[in-house]
Amino acid sequence: MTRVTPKIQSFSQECKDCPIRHRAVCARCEADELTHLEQIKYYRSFEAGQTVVWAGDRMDFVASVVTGIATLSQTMEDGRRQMVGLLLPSDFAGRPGRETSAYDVTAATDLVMCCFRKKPFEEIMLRTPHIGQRLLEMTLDELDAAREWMLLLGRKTAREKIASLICIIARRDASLQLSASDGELRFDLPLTREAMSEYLGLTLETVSRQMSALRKEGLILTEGKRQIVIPDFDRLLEETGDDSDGGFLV
Amino acid sequence: MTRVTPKIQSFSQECKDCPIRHRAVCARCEADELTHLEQIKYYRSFEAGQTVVWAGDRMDFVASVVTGIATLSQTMEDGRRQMVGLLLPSDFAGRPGRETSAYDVTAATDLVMCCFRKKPFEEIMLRTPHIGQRLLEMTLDELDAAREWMLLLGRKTAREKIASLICIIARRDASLQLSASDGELRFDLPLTREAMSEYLGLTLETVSRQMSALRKEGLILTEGKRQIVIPDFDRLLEETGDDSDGGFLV
DNA sequence: CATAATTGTTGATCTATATCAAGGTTGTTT
DNA sequence: AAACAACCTTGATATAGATCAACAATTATG
Repeated sequence: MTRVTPKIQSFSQECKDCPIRHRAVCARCEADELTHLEQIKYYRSFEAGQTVVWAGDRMDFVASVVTGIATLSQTMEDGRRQMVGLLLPSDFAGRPGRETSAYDVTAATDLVMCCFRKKPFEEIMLRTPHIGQRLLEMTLDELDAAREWMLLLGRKTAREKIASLICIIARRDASLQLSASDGELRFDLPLTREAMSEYLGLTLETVSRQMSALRKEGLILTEGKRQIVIPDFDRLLEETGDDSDGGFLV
Repeated sequence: MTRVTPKIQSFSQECKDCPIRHRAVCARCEADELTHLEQIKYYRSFEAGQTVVWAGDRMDFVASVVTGIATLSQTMEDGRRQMVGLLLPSDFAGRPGRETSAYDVTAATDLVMCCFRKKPFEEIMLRTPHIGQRLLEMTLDELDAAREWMLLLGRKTAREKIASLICIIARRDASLQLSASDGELRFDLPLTREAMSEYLGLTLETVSRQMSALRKEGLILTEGKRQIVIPDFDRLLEETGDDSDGGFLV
């Protein structure tokens, strides 16, 4: 196989609408491999609320979120549900080497995913160490996030859980960068109360009550149902129970 | 660099006391790489209760559990603790590319770890794709386990949590293979009530009460403080709340 | 052997969150 | 504009698990 020197400039144009370029696989790929990735890539769109795959169903692709938010959830026989993954743009879904999805994958908002057929993706992975290395890095990040989440589920109060979730979304929501002017953060909460309750291991009534409590105390302001304003991020952070300095991992 | 054809037979003798051979990195390594791993490998022993590293402390090695059990925990400022990882023999600890430990690593029982200095390990990883691939596979397994754990923390009752933990340990404890004669499983519970409570997000009193309840109902028998007998594994499984068929991931 | 330390059990009580129930907002359809 | 659906809020009450407290069993120590 002939190897071509990396041509970051040129391929970044070839696949500029693909978030994989930034976070998943293409970062330092070589151009010829990248071409293969381009060939097995396709896009799928979902409306808010739609299911991408059900747990146990065949899933013959891996994918990266382009826009919108996807969730991974597990359901018990009697209907109790727990969200176990929250995928924001550039996050990766699907496990190389597994035929079926272990989780329900759902579009929390309108969603566009960039999909790669699994078989060819795996073959390219074998030939392109960087892809595997990048995927390892991303998986380790996700594992750290899952562990932070376990602390939240196991030990935090309802109030701390809500404050934590708002901070997590505020930190990750790219759109907020724009309005972070005078220390005030403004962004759309992309989850329903029910989705929040599934994330936090609470009921939706408890979520609603704690949101109201934070609102009454001025820790957050709400405009409409979903728009959130955090007047003083550090003050909200104090309600999360987390170390003030500890780097967030989500 | 000259490449040598894999010599599985010969190197499996070279490092036969190293669990990494089986699960972490050596599986399909080539002999010359393996020699390097041998050179940077060393063993460390800890007594039950000892701390391996504190969260935030420098950790300049990655390691694999040889014998015993190690735990990863997070602590909040006010002392609330949540276990976020349970490492049994052959499990891997430490993150390539990170200087400090994100968690308290503790010996739950007497413990022997096989350590690799991080810098050289990372260099070998770069040159030996199989090591990275194996590590990715293990990390994905851990992520699945973490997500199963999140369901437990967020949605299961105390009784279900206890039953789940006993089943998880029963399944993974190698020693039980020996006594699985007439459908009855016998093994040592390697965790104190307090460690169990940190795993499950409960208090130790609740753990003790639920253990007593399961004992009174004949779902488990106890001999001494730690030895557990499960007379009917399937019956205990029904108490976990999990799908009867769903493959366990831990 | 007696004493202390560690670990586990059980009881009484409290409380955070779940559950059950009603009503309020917002946005959409006709 | 009325009717409806989806989503959210708030109140009353119940309850699982936490907390506080005492004691029992086991192991270690002088």
